[in-house]
Amino acid sequence: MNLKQLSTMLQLSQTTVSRALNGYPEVNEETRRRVMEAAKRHGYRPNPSARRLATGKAGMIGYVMPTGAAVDIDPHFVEFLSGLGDYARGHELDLVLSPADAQDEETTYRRIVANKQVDALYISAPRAADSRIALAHQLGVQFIVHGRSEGLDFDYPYIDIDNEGAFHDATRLLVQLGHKRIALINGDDTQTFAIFRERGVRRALLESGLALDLRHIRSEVMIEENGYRAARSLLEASDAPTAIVCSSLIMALGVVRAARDLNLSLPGDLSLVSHDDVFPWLKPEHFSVPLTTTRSSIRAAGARVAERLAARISGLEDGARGEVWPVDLVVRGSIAGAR
Amino acid sequence: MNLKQLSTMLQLSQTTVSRALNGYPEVNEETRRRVMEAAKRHGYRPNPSARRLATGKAGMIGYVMPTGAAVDIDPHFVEFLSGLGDYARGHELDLVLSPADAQDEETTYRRIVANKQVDALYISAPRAADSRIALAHQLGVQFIVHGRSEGLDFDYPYIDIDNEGAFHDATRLLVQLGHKRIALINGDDTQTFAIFRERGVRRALLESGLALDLRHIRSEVMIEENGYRAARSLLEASDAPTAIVCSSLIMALGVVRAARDLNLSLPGDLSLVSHDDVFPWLKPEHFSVPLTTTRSSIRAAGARVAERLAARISGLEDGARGEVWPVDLVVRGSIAGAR
DNA sequence: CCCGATTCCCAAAGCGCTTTAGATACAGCC
DNA sequence: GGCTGTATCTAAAGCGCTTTGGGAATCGGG
Repeated sequence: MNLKQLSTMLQLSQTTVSRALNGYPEVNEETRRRVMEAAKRHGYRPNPSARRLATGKAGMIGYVMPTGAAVDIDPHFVEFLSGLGDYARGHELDLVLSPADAQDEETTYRRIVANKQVDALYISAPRAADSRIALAHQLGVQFIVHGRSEGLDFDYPYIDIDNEGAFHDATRLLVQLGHKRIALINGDDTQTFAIFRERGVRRALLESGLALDLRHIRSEVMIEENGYRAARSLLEASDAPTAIVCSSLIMALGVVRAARDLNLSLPGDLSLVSHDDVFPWLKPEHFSVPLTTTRSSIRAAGARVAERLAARISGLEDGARGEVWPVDLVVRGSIAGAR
Repeated sequence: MNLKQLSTMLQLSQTTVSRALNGYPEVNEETRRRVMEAAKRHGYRPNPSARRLATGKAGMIGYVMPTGAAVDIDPHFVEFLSGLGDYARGHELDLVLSPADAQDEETTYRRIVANKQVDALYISAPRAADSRIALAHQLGVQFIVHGRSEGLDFDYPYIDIDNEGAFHDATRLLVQLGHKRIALINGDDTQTFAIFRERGVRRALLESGLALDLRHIRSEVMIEENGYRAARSLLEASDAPTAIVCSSLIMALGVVRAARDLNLSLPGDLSLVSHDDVFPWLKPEHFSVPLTTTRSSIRAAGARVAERLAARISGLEDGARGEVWPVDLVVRGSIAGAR
């Protein structure tokens, strides 16, 4: 069933039917009702390719997905995706994933924009002065960044969580508990979220006259193994920290394992705070010692990104508003006063 | 730069240029060379919407993604996606995710097929007599199932791992080590993979004159918490198992935690084998006691699915061939002879 | 009662590509 | 020389939708 068939069936022109369906004002309400009703009854659905060709709009949002043998998509992505899906589902928005060589994402960005395959895209895991953001900005495509970059000479729309504040607060709490040697096991420090987190820790320590010892910082891809290694090397050193702040629950698994291997008990010998992105399949309250966390749902962020993207597409939103979400600090058994 | 511009620039008709570019035989090789060269030099790229409208082909593969408040996309999906991406990247294949209400995926399937939004789709996590497979079959769209269903009265193309064989072999090894009470902590048993796994365990036990005690089976969504609960309830019972076979590394985390809480040591008091889908961020060799696993890369499966999907789209593959991959049994420190 | 403004609708022209149905030219054959 | 074949290219017709540029009623005001 296409427009033509529907319109001859209704004894109307394609123009009128199209307008009736798309809510244009120059059509009689009674006619519109008839058209709407007939469309529904016959299950008419406009062909998206045709519409796309005519309007230049795609009705999809895009994501350039870095891939490659050396690239692991991390599990945060799937949670974010769930969130996107939650919103998109109700709005018949589809999501196009364009896999790109991690070494050369630019080509793919240019391709999908030139092809008008998507109306808007989102950019995740930004780095300092992120070139993808600059590119999207320059290409004039609608986009939203999940996270923030730094050192770009223009504003852009983003949503981010208050990484600095979260890690500041967590660290301050540890300091208040009497800890002096506090270590940070961070994610890949080319990513801005990691930079902000380090900044938060540093600021909290500074406020108490302490300083973040460079030897007490580790930055690695957030996998269990790296959490273990980092913790191990920190805890075996002579000036071992009495508290660790950790950027991910998955790394925290490694930290707990390291502590156990070294016969250190939580929170007696070591206090641990981790950031929690709220994975349904791994919860901080179900660690052998329930973990104190800074918590922010990455899934909720996904839904919000989709919502704003949709708003931008339909022209309800513009400008470069940044949105920063506060982060909960949830205290559980993994922290205690320093001995 | 569109076809028309390119063709007037070359003093050729659109037809000829189009044919030259698409490799049709009825064009002079010399002309083709000229056209190709000019296209490259001017960065001409056919508009996908127009092409789609004209051919009815989409150049994309689709996935209907169940979402909803109660639905968590599990982290296996992201690994699978990485694999799809690995292949798709080199072939300019994009992937469309269509979020659907988990209660009513059918509508979405019908929509994307009717709209010709995708050339082919893949179906994951099949259940017994899976209605999505039946629907895709009936709608005549190209598809591949990742996993297998049972009880469908037609053949369909799939790729699956030998779940039954893997769990059979793992169980047999435990039996050979002298274990008599072996428990299974399985995934959601409406999914066929779980059914096959249980079958494997059951068969191995039967072969040794043992039987799988119903009280020694647990089937739950594969999250850490459920692994813990299941293990706890199994191990606290009077006829506690001496060995556990577990369907996922994430659940195995919970099993290990439960054992520790109950002061049971691995492998002294309890042998543990888990299935490992090969997550980069959580590896069985990095458990406090390295885990014996049945191993199969879900990422490799993703790449293979993409490859076959592409082959089907271009007509290189048809029919209903099923592919079953063998699974490695990797022995590490978490198993020992029964006391 | 006439006229301009409104209201409602239509025909037709695109959007950029593929493909059908020919055209043209040249060779080979009887 | 006329005819069939083959190679090469073209004009034009879609694909299904949106949108431009009117046209025909209808209406209110002078």
